[in-house]
Amino acid sequence: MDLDERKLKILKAIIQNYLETGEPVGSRTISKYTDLNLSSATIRNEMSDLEELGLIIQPHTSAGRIPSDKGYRLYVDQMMLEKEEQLNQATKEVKEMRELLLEREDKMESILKQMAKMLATNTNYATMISAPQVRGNKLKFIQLSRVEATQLLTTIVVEGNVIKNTMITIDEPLDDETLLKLNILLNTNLNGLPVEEINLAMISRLKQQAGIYDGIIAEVMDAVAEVIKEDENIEIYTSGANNIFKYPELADNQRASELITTFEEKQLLTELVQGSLTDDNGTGIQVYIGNETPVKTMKDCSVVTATYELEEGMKGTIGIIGPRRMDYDKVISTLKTLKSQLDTIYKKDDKG
Amino acid sequence: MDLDERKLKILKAIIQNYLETGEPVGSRTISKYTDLNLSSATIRNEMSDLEELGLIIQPHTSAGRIPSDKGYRLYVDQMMLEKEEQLNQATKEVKEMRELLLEREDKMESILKQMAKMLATNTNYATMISAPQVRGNKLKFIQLSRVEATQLLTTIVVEGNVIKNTMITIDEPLDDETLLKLNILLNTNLNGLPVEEINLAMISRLKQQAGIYDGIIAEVMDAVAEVIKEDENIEIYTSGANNIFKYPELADNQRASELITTFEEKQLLTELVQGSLTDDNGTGIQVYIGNETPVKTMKDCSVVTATYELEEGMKGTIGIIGPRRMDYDKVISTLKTLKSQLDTIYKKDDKG
DNA sequence: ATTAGCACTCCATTAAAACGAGTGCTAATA
DNA sequence: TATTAGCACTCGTTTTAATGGAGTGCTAAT
Repeated sequence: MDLDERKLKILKAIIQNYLETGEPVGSRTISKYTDLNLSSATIRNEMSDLEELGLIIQPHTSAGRIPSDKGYRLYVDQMMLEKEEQLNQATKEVKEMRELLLEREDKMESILKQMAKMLATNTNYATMISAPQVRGNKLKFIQLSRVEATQLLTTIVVEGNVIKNTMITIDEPLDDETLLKLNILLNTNLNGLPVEEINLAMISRLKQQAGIYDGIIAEVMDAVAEVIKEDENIEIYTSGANNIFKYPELADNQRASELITTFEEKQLLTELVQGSLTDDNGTGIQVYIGNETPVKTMKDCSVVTATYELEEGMKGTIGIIGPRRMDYDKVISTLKTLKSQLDTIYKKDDKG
Repeated sequence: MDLDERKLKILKAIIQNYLETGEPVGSRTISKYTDLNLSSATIRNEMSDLEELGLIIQPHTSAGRIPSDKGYRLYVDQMMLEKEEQLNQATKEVKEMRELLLEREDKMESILKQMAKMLATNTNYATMISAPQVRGNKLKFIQLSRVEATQLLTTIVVEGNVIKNTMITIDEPLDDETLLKLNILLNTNLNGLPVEEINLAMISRLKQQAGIYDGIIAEVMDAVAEVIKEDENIEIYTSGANNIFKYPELADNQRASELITTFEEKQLLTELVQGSLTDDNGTGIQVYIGNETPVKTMKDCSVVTATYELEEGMKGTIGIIGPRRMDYDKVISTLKTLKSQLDTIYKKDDKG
């Protein structure tokens, strides 16, 4: 049996109706809903076929049909092709984000937080955004400054402008000359160096050259190590977790608790980020339906992610998490627009 | 009618039983539960009295009694007096936190996050911790460094060692001499100055002295302004929001959704912090029962907060949020211990 | 190939009944 | 006088039964 045009139309109608109502759809509904002018009996036959194809499911005898994961998948894939062009309509919603981005470019964290929030408000789903991950880990700049007599401030900058500060307390005050020497020592040896290449031998050589100030070197190196470590556990910002309560199929205690935990812990969400960075299909948009998602606590959800890229090879992920019956159309459009805005805006602006 | 010893004992028994079960407590239960050796009939009479005193409530005719807010209040106040000494038992739980604190003193954020988490795990309630607020806002250190030809790094340190970095992109490269001059200009004029005293007149004078580099001064001043702004919206770390699902009386969709939102937004939680800083009763521990809490979405919860103080007058708040039938005893002990550890450890360690 | 018609299934809703925990009151008791 | 046993009564909860209705699958007619 083949999936002809008409079957496809009916499947689409079923899914769209189910997305709205969350209730199983019956044949009579479709018979009226579509412009096919077919009786409910005909629809029933077709639905029977669709079920055999595994695209829709009957939760129990004498109930309407709901889409299966496979059905959603077909629908989404279909849509991704068709709607390639139509994303303009969602643009207006992203406009405000664009303004937000241009407004204050420095505070990445706050921007991402707000973006997650806005996205959650607009879509009525839970959202997450991962900060761009730095790929190149070259040290760009190291400096020791005296803040008080016995307090030194370490400032470390790595490629991608990730900055790290640490306070170091010393026993004896340092004179200006020594401080300058230490700074020169650090910079001539470490500047431009990929962090991975800093090994024990190099550290001990540095310490040797620093003489009695080897303790300071040690602390600086610790701080450098911190930068990498921080980089490993990706920063993720979430918002709109409460939105899951809007969808009864997710709102029972068991599920809700699990999902809330997932959002709060954030640890598990990194898998989502990794997944969407890996599974790149060219479009930069990923759709995980039900069990397809890499995070098991979300098996009753669907997840749409977009990978955006800033200059210098910094990649981040935006994710929208909702029920299976998510408004894929809107979500994908929104993400596509947002992604393209991010991709371009930053590139433009960073040069300036 | 008076609240004699026996009535108090019965009240206590009722509350303790209700804390465990979450179900209304009947007279028969108390008759067996206590060592008073009274029949259920006698208990009933006493309970009738307690109800008249407004200490317990009957949810409906022919149900057992549950404590009223007033009843809880009496219980808690009573306990705070009696158990002044017994807090040693909770100490062991705090030991691990102590170790955590000593381990890495630099990363306040990560410590607080972990502390919130640990507290949530131990108590099975939701928790929040606010980072210590800096009181003195004197500028301690300002520095411009060249990271790349056209990229300058601003480092600002204010009293209390809050550090802020900003990247500034300039059109024309700066020579070393100019950079040094700018640094001297900034430091001689601003060092040690309370941030509030920086006014327009001063800024324009600085700009004038900077000549064609007034744009850089402007950006630096913006960064300084940022430091204050950040300080205003207090950082709050939460954990264990999912714990509310463990208490049926909080876990219905309506309430759960509100609470989750409150935790996620964090904005509302600042009222809790402010409240507990204000309402100080000498002990540093605050107990808000039901409607007493400053956050309206928590009217069905009880909140226990502790105010801790680090050196340099930096104060922060730890809060535990759970159902009305919270294990006040344990929670208060834990918080008291934690508070005292924080109060002392930091003081000791900061000096060293 | 499509459709009308009908019997059948099964969930959801409602109604009624049984249950049980707990109270308040009264009369008996120490 | 304080305590207690006993009992009728209340009221929420759970169980069971009854009803309604949406939807299907099948068959026969178009």
